[in-house]
Amino acid sequence: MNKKVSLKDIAKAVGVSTALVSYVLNNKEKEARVGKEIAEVIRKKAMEMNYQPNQLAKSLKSGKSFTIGLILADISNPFFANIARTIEDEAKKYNYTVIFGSSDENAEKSRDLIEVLIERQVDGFIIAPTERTESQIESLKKANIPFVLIDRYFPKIQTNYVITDNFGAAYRATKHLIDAGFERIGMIAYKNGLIHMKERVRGYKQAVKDAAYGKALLKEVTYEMGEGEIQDKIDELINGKQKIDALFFATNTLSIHGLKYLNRKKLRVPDDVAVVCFDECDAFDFFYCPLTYVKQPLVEVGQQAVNILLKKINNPEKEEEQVSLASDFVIKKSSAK
Amino acid sequence: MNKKVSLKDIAKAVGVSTALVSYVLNNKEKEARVGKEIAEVIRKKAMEMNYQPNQLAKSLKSGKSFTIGLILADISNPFFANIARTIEDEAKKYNYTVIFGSSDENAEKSRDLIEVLIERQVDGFIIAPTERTESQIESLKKANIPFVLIDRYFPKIQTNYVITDNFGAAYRATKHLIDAGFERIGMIAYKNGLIHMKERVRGYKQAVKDAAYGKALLKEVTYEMGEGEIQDKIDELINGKQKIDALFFATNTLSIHGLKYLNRKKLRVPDDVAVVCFDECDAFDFFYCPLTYVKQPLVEVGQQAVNILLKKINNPEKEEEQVSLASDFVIKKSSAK
DNA sequence: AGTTACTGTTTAAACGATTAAATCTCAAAT
DNA sequence: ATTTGAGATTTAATCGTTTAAACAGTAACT
Repeated sequence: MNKKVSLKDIAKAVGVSTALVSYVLNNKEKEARVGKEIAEVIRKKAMEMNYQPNQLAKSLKSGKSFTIGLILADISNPFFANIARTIEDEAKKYNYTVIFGSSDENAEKSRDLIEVLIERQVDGFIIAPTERTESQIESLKKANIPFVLIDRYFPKIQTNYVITDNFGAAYRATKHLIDAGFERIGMIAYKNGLIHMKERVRGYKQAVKDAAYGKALLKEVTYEMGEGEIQDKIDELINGKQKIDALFFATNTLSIHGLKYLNRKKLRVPDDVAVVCFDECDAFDFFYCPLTYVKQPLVEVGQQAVNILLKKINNPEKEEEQVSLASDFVIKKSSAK
Repeated sequence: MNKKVSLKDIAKAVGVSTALVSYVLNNKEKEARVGKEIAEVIRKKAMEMNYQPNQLAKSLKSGKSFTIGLILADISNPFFANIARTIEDEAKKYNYTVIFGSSDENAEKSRDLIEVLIERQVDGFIIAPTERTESQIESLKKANIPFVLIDRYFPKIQTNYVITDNFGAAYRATKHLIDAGFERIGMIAYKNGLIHMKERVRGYKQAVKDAAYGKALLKEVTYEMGEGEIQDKIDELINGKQKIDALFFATNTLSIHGLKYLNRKKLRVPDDVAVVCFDECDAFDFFYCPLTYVKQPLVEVGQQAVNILLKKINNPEKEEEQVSLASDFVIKKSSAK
């Protein structure tokens, strides 16, 4: 069992104190006036013994772990998976490591994760918060732990956040369908109190209202209920007296399940029903009809979140920052009349 | 700035030594014979002050971080994303935290990741190794750091690993096409020295050979080259004098790019060309023709990897374990004559 | 009274690193 | 010869925990 090499081991091997070794290996020779030759010897020995500093000990001493805790709502969703990747890359630029976990839209899991990560002394958090986690966010704030919310935020709590303009994007998507000549536009959304979803619904309703015809044909499904409920809601929209001619899906998972069902029902896009999706997804490439979708600026969200967080970590007095980014809107055949 | 609460703070507040507090909060009252009433007081105070132990300090003292380092070849691939999730869940059962990074099939990145994670004192690694990382694996072994390889391994190095039987799965997939009556079966694979890929190719070749007709129509593409090369290779298979009537894709990414191209070329599956894929993928649900594919037991790979790793961590003398799991083979329309 | 045996609590070293302060060595300046 | 001071190195405290060992107090037994 070859134990790990510590500063002490090197010190012993060279015949000096650990202080000297520390100075040399941290390039503080100048300030500490370390002898030139001995510095060389130490450096060589460290190499030779394959010394790798113990980050835990460093962190303990310095009170900084150079670690960011990332809590996502659902890692299996490519939307979040891609944000995770961006955040990891961006953090690495500043020598930060990311530890992440998925709350799976579950407040308990979220609480556990935050606790574990605090115990591991993360320097700050990036969180896509879930329903009923306001209190957790409040606690972080009270404890003066730096954090940035992404994708969603709580209007009642003053925090850092980076989101996309969901209202604007949904309005534009709906308006696009209206302008294209569709008249009974349905929307499938999740039923929850999260701001991003509310905003998307609000954007849709506003656009319908502004067009001054028909009424909003909104169906909401519960996150936990799965595919079955989505299918029921689509049935309602299709079979209602207000038979829809276009459908707006509020997220990529809703799109996938919804489109699969349209396929099953042999409804052709866009002839039987036009489709616009919020978010994209690899799978769309295989759909027979190219899909129109709202393209959120994932990379920017991730980068800005990291940057704001690091600013806050390095200056806890900093004011909270709120960023709302515009999305792209990619128009394809699925929304053509 | 409310600083974090430490054992010492609680000790001071209650008026006892830190030792007592430590014993109580670690439920060692029995062994340490702590007074019943004082224990209660301490516990209450800890609650009240919202004490959260510093895991770094614990780890430093104990020499165990309860952290696993996970290095994947490509986190954007759902195959790995799902394994990551399984590993996280399984690790959590044993109170381990997972820190992961993606090597993106790049030996340099892999080396950096391993170094960072060692500095953070992970107790062990789970790694899907990339080309030209043998030396890194050798180093880990020499340093006596517990690790388990997944998906791929190096035949020349005796290590723990959990893989799936790639030869068997590829053989079966090819045989299935042969039995269905296809006669010129092409294969698109990555050109690299990694064992999992070699085994898939070997399985394919063996099946073709055993069938005693035609010769293997194998095309290999480089990982870095992207879609263009895949398209060229498919063209060669389609336009060659040995025009293929079936195609076997060696990975899910190859499948996606390949199928998109078949679509573009207006080749119908399975009428113009039958298809079998290695690995599955959400996107497959949208393909007009349900796809036949090899379904690797992801969850089992993840769970076994964690379990073997933890066994090794807890008993460094333990013999290396090699596990090869059988895959499922899901037959759909895409391979029907 | 003196020994033994608990019970309850504190002391102090340790993990691996950092770093201000103390110490030691010489050579130059007085 | 003594002081000064700069250069080189060590000492020791510290971060937050854990834990063996030491210590103190009380009760029971001889």
